[in-house]
Amino acid sequence: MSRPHDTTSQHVAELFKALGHPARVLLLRLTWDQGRSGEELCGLLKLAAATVSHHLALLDTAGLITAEQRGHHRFYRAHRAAFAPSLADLLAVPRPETETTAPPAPILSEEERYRAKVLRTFFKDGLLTTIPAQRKKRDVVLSYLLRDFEPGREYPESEVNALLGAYHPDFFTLRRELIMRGWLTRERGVYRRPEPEPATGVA
Amino acid sequence: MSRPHDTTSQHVAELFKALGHPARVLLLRLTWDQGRSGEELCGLLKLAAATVSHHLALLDTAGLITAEQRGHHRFYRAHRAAFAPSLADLLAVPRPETETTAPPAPILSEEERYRAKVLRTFFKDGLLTTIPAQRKKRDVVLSYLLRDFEPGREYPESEVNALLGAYHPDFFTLRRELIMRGWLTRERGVYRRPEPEPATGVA
DNA sequence: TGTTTATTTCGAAACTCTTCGAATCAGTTT
DNA sequence: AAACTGATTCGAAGAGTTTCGAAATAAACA
Repeated sequence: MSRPHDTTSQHVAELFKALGHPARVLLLRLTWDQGRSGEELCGLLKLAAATVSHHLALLDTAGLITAEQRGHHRFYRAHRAAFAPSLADLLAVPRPETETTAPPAPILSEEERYRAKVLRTFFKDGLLTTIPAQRKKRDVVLSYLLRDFEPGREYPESEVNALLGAYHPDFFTLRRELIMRGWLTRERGVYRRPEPEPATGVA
Repeated sequence: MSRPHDTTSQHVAELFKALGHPARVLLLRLTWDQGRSGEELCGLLKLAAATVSHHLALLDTAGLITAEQRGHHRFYRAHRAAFAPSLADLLAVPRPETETTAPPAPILSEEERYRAKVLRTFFKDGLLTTIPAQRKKRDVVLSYLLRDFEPGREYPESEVNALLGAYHPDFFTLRRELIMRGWLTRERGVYRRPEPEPATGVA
């Protein structure tokens, strides 16, 4: 595409925009250590319920907060995993650093072995250490992450973010890439993994 | 405390707001590795000069970019020091000294632990509170400051001052000490960080 | 089941931000 | 000093955000 940066800058700016209002910063601070209900947050912020709800929705869309229904109230919590990266990490642009870790000989017949190797390389202790730069490796990692999604079930965005965020702080990228490949679909804010298997050996 | 948070949330949100527009994210990316003139940035962003100037002014106000007049042009450069903290660092609220949750401690060598401890002692909110008196601690702090200098690139004195001044008002001492150790060199008024020896861990 | 309670959506007013052309300003060059 | 070049400020139009009250929704309780 003519401007791969544009989309990414757009995307990164989106995250920062979600953080770019005092009320939302305060909401995150107040929900950092403990869950709090919307009602409580209303009182603390001295804003109308509708306004607080609006801000919470923005934080939720950005994957910065999680909600849980308990009794009559809905409790909100900052989604801490999303806050690990530094500003520089988020801003960092995919360098043209000519990745010369050339994949070893054509072992295409040993696809499973290749997959295992890639997964071993990029996962440590069940966490995704880096999102692979190479397309093919990213495919492997992303298809692995799909395990957590039942085909056909609906997932709200916040849950998608939470599931992916458990592996890597930049769940945005992971989510976007899954959508790009059609391995997740998005309609009216809810996500779904389509029924057919994604990357199984096609011929 | 009626509102120590209020002011801070306002202030933090200000910073995020400055980052919350695609054009500004792109500007920072484009000026991350090299200085660029306003004219050049205009061309790259395909926006009117007035608009680019406006965005640059916002970034400047937030302390995210530095400018330097050179010849006919004014060169802008991302002020990298400002991007070191994580989102959590920025969001973190002055805790009521209940150090309950220790941050997940990765396995560090004894030297790394020492470095981390020194840095924690002398940095607050990304700023250098005091220049350590002990030589060994000063080494740690100075080597940390080097992160902001790309090996091999030329830095005019004004930029060196700006980069170091972002951490501590007495950039003069910092600069002198870096020169003394040979971690920066000076020739004909321009500064340079020597190319790294092989096997130097850079984070 | 209907009632209660908390949250979200809607619609509208006030406000802020983005964008540009034109005018102004600030350095360089001749 | 005058002319040139690039950057900033000004003013205005348009787009987007924030805020709230009122109405709709959803979820728990009796």
